[in-house]
Formats: sequence, structure tokens, C-alpha cells
Amino acid sequence: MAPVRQRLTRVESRAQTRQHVLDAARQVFARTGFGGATIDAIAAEAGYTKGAVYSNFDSKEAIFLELLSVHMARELDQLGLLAQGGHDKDALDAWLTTMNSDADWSLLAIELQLHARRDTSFGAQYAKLQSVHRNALAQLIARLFAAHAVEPPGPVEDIAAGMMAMAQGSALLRPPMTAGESDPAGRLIKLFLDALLNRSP
Amino acid sequence: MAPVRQRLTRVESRAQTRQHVLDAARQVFARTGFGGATIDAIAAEAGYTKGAVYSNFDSKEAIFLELLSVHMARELDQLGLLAQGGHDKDALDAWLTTMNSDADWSLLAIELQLHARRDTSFGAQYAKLQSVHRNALAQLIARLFAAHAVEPPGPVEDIAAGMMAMAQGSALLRPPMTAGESDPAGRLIKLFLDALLNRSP
Amino acid sequence: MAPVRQRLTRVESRAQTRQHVLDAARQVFARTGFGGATIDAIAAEAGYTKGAVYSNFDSKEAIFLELLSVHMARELDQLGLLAQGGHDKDALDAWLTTMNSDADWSLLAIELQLHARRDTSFGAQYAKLQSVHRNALAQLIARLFAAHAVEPPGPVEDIAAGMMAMAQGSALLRPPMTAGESDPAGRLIKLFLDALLNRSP
Amino acid sequence: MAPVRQRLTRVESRAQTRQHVLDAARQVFARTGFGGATIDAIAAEAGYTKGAVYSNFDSKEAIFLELLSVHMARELDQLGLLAQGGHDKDALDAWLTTMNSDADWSLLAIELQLHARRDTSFGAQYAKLQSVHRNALAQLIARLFAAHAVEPPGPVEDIAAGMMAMAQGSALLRPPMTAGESDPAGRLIKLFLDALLNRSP
DNA sequence: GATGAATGAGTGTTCATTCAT
DNA sequence: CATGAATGAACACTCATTCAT
Repeated sequence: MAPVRQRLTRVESRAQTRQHVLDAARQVFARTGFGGATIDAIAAEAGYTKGAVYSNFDSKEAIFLELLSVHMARELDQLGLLAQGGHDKDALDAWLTTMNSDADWSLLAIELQLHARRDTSFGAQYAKLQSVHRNALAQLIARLFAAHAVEPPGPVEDIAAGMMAMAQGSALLRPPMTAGESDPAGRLIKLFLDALLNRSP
Repeated sequence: MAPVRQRLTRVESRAQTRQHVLDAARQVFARTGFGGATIDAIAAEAGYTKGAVYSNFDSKEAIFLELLSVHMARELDQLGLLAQGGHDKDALDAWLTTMNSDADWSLLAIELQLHARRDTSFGAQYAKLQSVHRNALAQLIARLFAAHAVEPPGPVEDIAAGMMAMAQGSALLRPPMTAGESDPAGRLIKLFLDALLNRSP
Repeated sequence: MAPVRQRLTRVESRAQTRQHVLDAARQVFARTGFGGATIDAIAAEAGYTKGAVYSNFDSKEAIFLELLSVHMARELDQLGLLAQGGHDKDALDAWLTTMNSDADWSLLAIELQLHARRDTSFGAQYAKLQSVHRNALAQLIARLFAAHAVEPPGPVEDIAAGMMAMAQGSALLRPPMTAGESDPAGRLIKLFLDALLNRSP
Repeated sequence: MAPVRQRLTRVESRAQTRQHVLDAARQVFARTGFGGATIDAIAAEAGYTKGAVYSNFDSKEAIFLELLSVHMARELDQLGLLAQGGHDKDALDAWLTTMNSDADWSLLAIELQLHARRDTSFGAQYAKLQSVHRNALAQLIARLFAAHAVEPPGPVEDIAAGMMAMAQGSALLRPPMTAGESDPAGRLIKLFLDALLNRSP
């Protein structure tokens, strides 16, 4: 005769609030930058008051780092896909699709990068992840060239780095208002990569 | 009893102070971002006090916009080079060299971009310049492909956009500490472009 | 199946929690002052959480006033001893021993005094108690002088006030680290009083 | 033809503001305690805004420490008087008069003491000064007993400590409203000391 | 023109208090 | 009764900006 659990338990409720705050923070950070974001704005966006934010996070920076953690976990998932042999083409497509699929994430990622360049310890940690990411992507690219029986035009690490840079740079250069349109970054990267793959040997 | 032109005239002195402040602001904005930069820090970097800054600029934002103006002028110079026929290879090299040649400028440019994405009128203006830039670069690229007697693998505007994105993204991804090393952005872009140019038709 | 009186009754349990909170509060107030004390710190010191505190007290101030009440009751007990004729020497010893016997109490008493000086109604109440206390002490002192057949060097109320002041001041001046040592306040007061009592008439 | 310097120079003006803030802080700290004092209240009491306070002091604590510094300097002046032989009676009178002459100072001193007991490094520094003070007072007392050809009833350091404690304690016990009355602390201390000095040997 | 004291709005953070669980 | 998530009022401190010197 147990009721269908309409109300959330304390733990669930807390987790939900925490998630709401994180979602709100992601948007506010992306919209206004780390410095421009205020805890009030984040709280309001989440539909709570300032105190609720501080009930779930120690500081503004802690929220930012939590977002970074999620971001990194997401990247690590990508790495898993990139590393798995067998469906390289699909893995690349997945990477291109996910990367920059969300305008918020893209700008947030840029904020993270800037933060990384200004905070030493954070920067080192981030650089390491990026290096792992680049290597995984490089291996994927190597396999693609092998599959196409084409010699890569340079170190696959450089090609990977170029692709990652292109992805980041596209997020920045993309005009702000065209949120609805398909993301051009993936198209650009695919254009370049296809051209490199389909050269005569 | 007029001095032998040793001392600066009033106008020159003022212009000099103004330039000092601008140079300082460029570094401080690049180092700490727009939000993180304080007028005190800029003034100190320039070797003046707050008041000197306000004697030459109306507001913090005005300094930023002035830097943008210089940045744009620099880009327009680039465009001139890109547009001139005849020495396309050299023009491209010049573009690659100048672009990201200065770590400060690169990060500052990113700050400008972020600002552009948050300020509507500013963003529109900036987007327009970028569009002009991209088209000029696209025409240069078209000429290069023609010179190599190779069909571009896609719209030259897309290739130009990809190269610009790669340049921007490289500035962001480049590890912060390797200030001494040669900038990898140019190398990456050249790698991609050479590969595209030297395909069999 | 009634338990063999092992477990506390509801009332006892509540009283116990209340006492735990009071003991904790006394320490925390003494350690950090009224302003510096947080409900969280008190609750943690007592081994509970915030809510338990609020289940037993209406406010932070209410806890403080409750401590004051205990403090006053203790002083009243002292008064009883001081007033009883017959064992004046013992009564004085008891007063000297109890006063400042506990470093927490001494500092807490000072907090209470400061509070009294800032809160009008509270201050009046406290001043009245102190006046009663001083008079009781004065009478004891008068009896001691009579027993020694010595004329007091001034109004016994002043001598009592001086002794009380010395007791309070000692708590404040005592170096914080010598927790283990015997309290100097009692020794000092006895030194002065003995000297006054043992003068030639 | 120089004008009679009506307006203050920058340096003078700054010093004046600084002093106003210090005076205001002294009152506010005495009135509400360190924790209860707000920068706004101090600024308002001084007739400025918050920013003016921060323009002259680094933090709330810095103001407090500055007051301590003045307090210590004052005490050191006292020590000079106490140490000079020749006019011991006058020196003692001066000490008694100055000590607690100002209700603000007395309460502020208690705040300082409490702070000293809670802040280790501050406490050590303060304890040392107090020790010096006590020793100087002890020597003065020794000379007074010698002048009266009376044996001190105990170590002169203890007598000094008792007198200092009495002075502090009086400030705390004194009813808050009797600002106009003459301070009882001096009278009490003199009462005790005279009694000790005028015993038969 | 440059200085720097003062302003005042704003921001991160703390914490007493409430109340649903 | 005890818990702890959320509230909301403060508060210390920062900083762009103004203006008398």
C-alpha cells in the first residue's frame, strides 16, 4: 500500500537542486564569463536564492571546477569512443557531433581554457587531459589514414591538434545569434580531413 | 630660449602617455581578462596612477574598445596584403607570421571575441569585419589553388573559415608556459594548406 | 515488557540534550565570544546538529541568557555561603576557590559583562545582582575585620568591589596558555585581604 | 602674499581622515565589540563612507591593531613615568588617573584583551607588554614601600598584578550609565595601596 | 595632465533562523 | 526530537569612477 513516492527524498531533492544550480551556472558562465557571473544570477537562473547555492557548493570557483569535472568526464567518454577500434568513422562522427553540439558548452569550454591559462595548477591538469585527448585523436587519425592507404601529410599529432584547435576556434568565431543552425565546426573539420584522406598517395 | 626640441611637446607627451596606457592595458587584459583587469593594475603596469588613465580614457570599456580599434586596423592591414595579387605565397606567410605572433594579442583577441559575443552592437560590428577578413582570405586561397592547378576540396570561404578558426583555437590550446617556443599555429595551418594544395587533381 | 529503566525517558533525554548544548555553548562562547560563536559550532561541540539546538532553544541569544541564568544562580549560591555567619573564613575560601576556578566560566563571565553593558534591560538586571553580591561580600568582610579587631581602611563595600574587580580582571589578564597552573586570582586577593586584616590597629 | 593656508594639504587631509576614522572606530568597538562593529557604522560615526575607511586601512582588523598600537604606546608612556624615580607618588597618581579615565578606552582595552586571548601571535605580543608594564609598576611599588619604611606584604610583582587586575575589572563592573561620575577604579586602588603602605611595620 | 582621497554600487560569503522530512 | 536544505539579511571588501588639489 506504499504510495507512489511523489515527494523526493532528502538526498534526491538535494541532488536535484545541485543539478539545477550546475545547469544554471553553465548557462550563466557561458553567457557572462566567470568574472561576469554573479552568484545571484546563477541562483536566480536556477530558481533558488543565493544561500541555496552555497548550501551545495563552497564557492563560485567550486562550481566552476565542478563544471570542469563534468566537462572532463565528457571528454573522457569521447576518448573511449575514439580509442575503440573497429568503427573509426563512426567514432569520428560522434566526436564531431558532440564537440560544440551545445553552444553553452563551447563557450564554457573557452572560459575553462582561459581560466586554465591563468591558474597554474588548474592549467597543468587541463593541459594533461588535453594531451591525452590529442593523442587518442591522433591514433584514430592514424588508423583512418591507414584504412585509406594514404600517407598522412605530417605527424598525426599535429593533425589532431589542428582539428582540436579548429573546433575551439569555430566556437569563438561563430556568430552569436545563429543558435538554431547546424554547427559549422564539424562541417569544416570534416572538409579538411576528407580532403587529406582522399589525396592520391 | 626655446629648448632644443629635447622635451616632448604637450601633444606628444599626451600621446605618449596614452600609448603607454594602451600597451599596459593590452598586457593586463590578456593576462587577467576584461573582468579581472583593474584600472589600478593597468595604471601600475604603465607606470602611472589611476588618474592618468582617466585623463586619457573615459572608462575601462573605452580602453578596451580602443584596443579593439587597433586590433581591427591591424586586421585591415592584413587584408590589404591578402588582397594584393602577385605575391600570394608571401602574403599568406605574412598572415601566418603575424597571426598569433604575439601571445598577448592572441589572448586579447579571444577576450575581444568573448566580448563581441556578449555585446550585441559590438558583436555585429566585429562579425562584419571578420566576414570581410574571411572573404579576403578566401580569395587568396582561391588564387593559391588556381596557381597549383588544384580544385579546392570545398568552398574557399569554408577553407578560410577553418584556417581562421585554427589560428584562434591554437592560441587558446597552446600550453601557457611555452612562451619562448615558436608558435605552432602557423605550422599547423601550413601543414593543412600544403596538404590540400599538393593533392593530385 | 517495560525496559528496566535503562533508557532515559523522553523528558530525561530532552533534558540531557539541553544540558549537552548548554555545556557546549559555554565552551564555544568562552572560546570565540558571543559574536564569533556559531550555532553550528555549538551543535558540533555538543555532538548534534543545528536542528537539535533549535529544538531546545529559541535563539542564540536565548542560549546565552540561559547561561547567564545559571551563572547568576551560581552567584546566588555564593551569596548564601557568604551570608551564613559562623564560618566566615571558610566562606571566603570557598568564594575565592569557586571564583575563576574554571577558565571557561571566567571568560564567559566577561562575555556576559560585556553583553550587560550593551543591553540595557539585561544590564540593569545584572547590575542589581552584582550589587547584592557586593553587599553580601561587604558584610562578610566587615565580620572578618571585626573578628580581627581591625578597623577597615575604608568602606567595606569598596573593599568588596575591589576584590570582585580583582577577580574579574585576573581572568582577563591571566596568560591564556597557563591552563594547568593554579589560578592566581585567589592568591592575589588573599594577599591583599590578609595584609589589610593583619595591620596593627 | 601667501594666503593663510585655509585648506589642508593632501597629506594633512588624509591624516585627519585617518584620525577621524580611528576615533570613530574606538567608540564603535567599545560600544559594540569587535564582532559587533561594522565598517559601515565606523564610517558613519566618522562622517565618511565605507570606502574612505578602506582607503585608509586595509581591513577591520587593521584598524583594531592600529588602536592597539596607540594603546600600547600610551602604556609605554605610562611606563616611562612609572620608571622615573623621584616623584613616585605623582607617577602613581598619573597612572591611576589615566587608567580608565576614558570609558571608551577601558572597554576597548577589554576587547583587546579578549582578542589577545583568541589570537596567538597577538596574545604573545600583548602578554609581553603587560609583563613589562607589571614589572615597572612593581618597581614603583617597591620604592613606595621603601619610602614608607614598610615591608611589602608579598612579592611586589603580585601587588602590581593585583592592581592592574583591579583596574581592568573595575572597567567591566562599573555600571554602564555613570559616565559622568568619577571613575571608582582609581579610588579603589588607592584605598588598597594606602592601607598596605600605612601598616605598622 | 597627473594624483590619490573619497564615493557608492556591487559581490562573494557567512550565518541565524525556518520548516519539510 | 533531530536533521539539514533553503532562506534572506548582513557584512567585509573591491573597484570603477569622480573631483579637489
